[in-house]
Amino acid sequence: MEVFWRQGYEGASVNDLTEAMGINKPSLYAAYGGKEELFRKAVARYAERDMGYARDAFAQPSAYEVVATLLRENVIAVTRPDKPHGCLSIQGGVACSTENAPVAGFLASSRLAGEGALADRLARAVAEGDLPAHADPIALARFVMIVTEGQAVHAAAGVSREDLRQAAEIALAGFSAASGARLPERATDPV
Amino acid sequence: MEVFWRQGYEGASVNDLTEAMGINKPSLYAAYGGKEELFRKAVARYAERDMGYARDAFAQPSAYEVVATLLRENVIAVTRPDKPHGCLSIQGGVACSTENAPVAGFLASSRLAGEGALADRLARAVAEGDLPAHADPIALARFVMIVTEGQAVHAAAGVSREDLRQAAEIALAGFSAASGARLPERATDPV
DNA sequence: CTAATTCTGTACCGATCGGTAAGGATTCGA
DNA sequence: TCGAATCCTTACCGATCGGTACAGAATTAG
Repeated sequence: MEVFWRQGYEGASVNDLTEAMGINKPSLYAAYGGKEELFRKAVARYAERDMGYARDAFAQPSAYEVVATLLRENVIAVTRPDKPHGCLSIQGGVACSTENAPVAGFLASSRLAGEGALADRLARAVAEGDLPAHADPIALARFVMIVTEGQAVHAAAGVSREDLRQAAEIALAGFSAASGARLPERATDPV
Repeated sequence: MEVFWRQGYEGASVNDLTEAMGINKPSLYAAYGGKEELFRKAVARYAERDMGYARDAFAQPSAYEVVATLLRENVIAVTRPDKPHGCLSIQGGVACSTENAPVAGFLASSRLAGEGALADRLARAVAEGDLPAHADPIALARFVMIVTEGQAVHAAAGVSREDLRQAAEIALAGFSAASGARLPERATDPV
């Protein structure tokens, strides 16, 4: 998983993978079927282990807290000192050769599925009166996901956690301004 | 340039490139020296041709208009119907094999250089009183660049221009809220 | 202690990678 | 019209790609 994370789908050779796994090539093929299947399993594991914060975020009581948790936890996730910086879903392959286009498409649709889930959560907030009726859950979810993706790209470039956190707070201000979200009682961290 | 843009540095084979250029492999090597040199020239050409809007944006009279132009033109640039969707600087390679790490590093530092230029422009706005003294040019520039990068990733996933435009307006609201920027006279486009 | 079985590791498959050497066609100056 | 210099193309280089055949080692069953 970390090899794919660090080097992308195409940049990770089967030799790199087997070396990191401590097994031989035939064992990899016996256990996983092939490089692409292994990648899909790695992405699934990544989603469960390294993006578990999304579940916690969605469970927050208010839309503001959902988004705040998402943005702040994302910053932490993409800058863990013991893991590759960035996000597997981005690093994995935003662009690749035509023969591996399905991999890029798979990652893209995974990300958009997450965006859809966030939009659903925000729509619920509108229905509950937590967000005003004029708020656009789909557009807001898109904005939030765009910020998380940008942060992943930035993190991969080596930008520090604290620097990304500042940007997350600005994004949160944008979410509040554009959504009219009710703010939680304790003050937020202004930049 | 477009082959690199669409397939990334590693995903674009020399065969793909020569085919698109209508020349033979030895001609490519005679003219450019190698794949990596060709890529760097492609990036330079891209910066000049497809990111020229940045110069126009920096020339805007107010910080708000600088950022608004940057965000809105970026949306247009990453969703041109006759070009690959996304941004060469991102697609080119956010992650790649260890042997091509210099390419990814080169792209990352190019992007951060753009961020630095924007920070300088915003610092000027603070000095001129266009932005309040408490505004943080570096953090604001980082936020704007993060949004443009996220939009490039989103565009590469096939999200439409109009959808990205909505997100840009939300980001702009965030910039205004966090910077305390004076708004231009004509009303902005609320989401 | 032997026989059947799993399992690991070596060695190899054709294809493609980035990059190049050498020959054939073409164009140019004289 | 001839010789020379410049292309352009074909063919190939070693290395590596993803993927596999096969033999020897370890394990288990009887």
